[in-house]
Amino acid sequence: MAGPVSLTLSTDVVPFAIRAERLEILVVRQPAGWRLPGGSLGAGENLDTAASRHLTEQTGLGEVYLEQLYTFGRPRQGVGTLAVAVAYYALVPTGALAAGPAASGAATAWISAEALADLRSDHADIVGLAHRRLASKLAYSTIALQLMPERFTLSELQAVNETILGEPLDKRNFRKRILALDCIEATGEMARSGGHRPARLYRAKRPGQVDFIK
Amino acid sequence: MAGPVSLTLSTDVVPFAIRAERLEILVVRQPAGWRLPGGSLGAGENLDTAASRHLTEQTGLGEVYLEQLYTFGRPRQGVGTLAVAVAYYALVPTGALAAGPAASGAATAWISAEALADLRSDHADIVGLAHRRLASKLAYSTIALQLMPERFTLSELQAVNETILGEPLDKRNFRKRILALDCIEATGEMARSGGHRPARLYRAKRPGQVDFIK
DNA sequence: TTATGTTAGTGTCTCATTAACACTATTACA
DNA sequence: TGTAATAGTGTTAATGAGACACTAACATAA
Repeated sequence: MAGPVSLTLSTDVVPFAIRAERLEILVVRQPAGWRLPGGSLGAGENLDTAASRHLTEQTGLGEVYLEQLYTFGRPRQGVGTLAVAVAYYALVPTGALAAGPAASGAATAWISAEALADLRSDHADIVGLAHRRLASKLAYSTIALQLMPERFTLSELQAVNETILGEPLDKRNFRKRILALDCIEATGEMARSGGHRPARLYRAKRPGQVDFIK
Repeated sequence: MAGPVSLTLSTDVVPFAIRAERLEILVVRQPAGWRLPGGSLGAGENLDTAASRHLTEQTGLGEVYLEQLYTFGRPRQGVGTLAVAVAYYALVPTGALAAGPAASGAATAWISAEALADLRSDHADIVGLAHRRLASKLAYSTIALQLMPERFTLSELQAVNETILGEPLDKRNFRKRILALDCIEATGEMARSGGHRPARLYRAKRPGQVDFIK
């Protein structure tokens, strides 16, 4: 049971948000190209805390939904050296975005979750895995609400689902399904947003909580 | 980005098998009580390899299905010390069992996956999580085949599913579903096992491979 | 003031899937 | 030859999912 010659442990976070009807991720500048937010563990710090802290420090984002994704153990330069990375993904509500990058220490950028050429390949793999996980969770949980602002219309929620899944959804079937879940409620207000009929505004009944379906 | 004061990384494996119509796990003797197989990483070893190696060394089990479950970071005795454990679960086919514990170095025992009083609470939590993950995967994958011997009857496969789910299944619906998946085939042989009609024997079409449904 | 463009909002029908259900077949053994 | 035990087999009803088109309400421009 000899320990390894050398081992490092870090967290990597894939911060997702919907911006301009696209699924984007927030990345941090590094000498060559960009990387996911993340880093090593502080003294006495646990994994979730470290992931959350690095996200905040490097991007300025506050409290967001954070979920562990997978742990990778990748050999690095130098025989006997292993870099262990615990990957997370975060869901940033629209609206928490503006404050984010501005307050950050490092240089950050939002990039498309599907154009990952500027990321190292291991980080691009993590983003792909996170995207698939997120898409599959749409089918059996209310996780999409974590990407929404406090108040939103049903059309906006549908657009978020469509963006993540990469396919259009039927408007009536979508509304039926969502309302049957009993996870959102009308606020009574309307969104007046231009030359057309105003939309009802909704909010999550249990914000911050992700329910599983059935 | 200071590193932690102290950090250990290890793997823990939940080795499941079906024995006597019960879901059981294989545990290893330790000074007080029992623990899951597992341990720290060797030089240059990656996570999956380490989990597999510890399982083999401590239990004598050979090649089995192994899947990463979750990574826990738990503070330990001593401030600033974190024990990171990457948890896996393994599915041991009936038939690979006999050879297992016999050839092992450490003292091992099979115990019920539902009576975990002899395990430390963190290990018991891992077993519970693994059990839930396994049960949910039954619904959308052919993972149950990894617990079966090379040849088996449909009734045996049904019993395995029922044991994991903890509820009875309808015989006709089960057979329809499984056969429609096109994941097993009849060998042509019959299981003659006592005072009743013999059952057809089946085998996995793609042993070692887990297919996802739909 | 009226017409036009734009998005919001609403039900029904069809098809596919799932769930419930009971009897005959084949063997070992008494 | 009868009995006990498990293997094997279809149909029907209920439920859920998917396809589908029109009216409502507002802003703006003519």
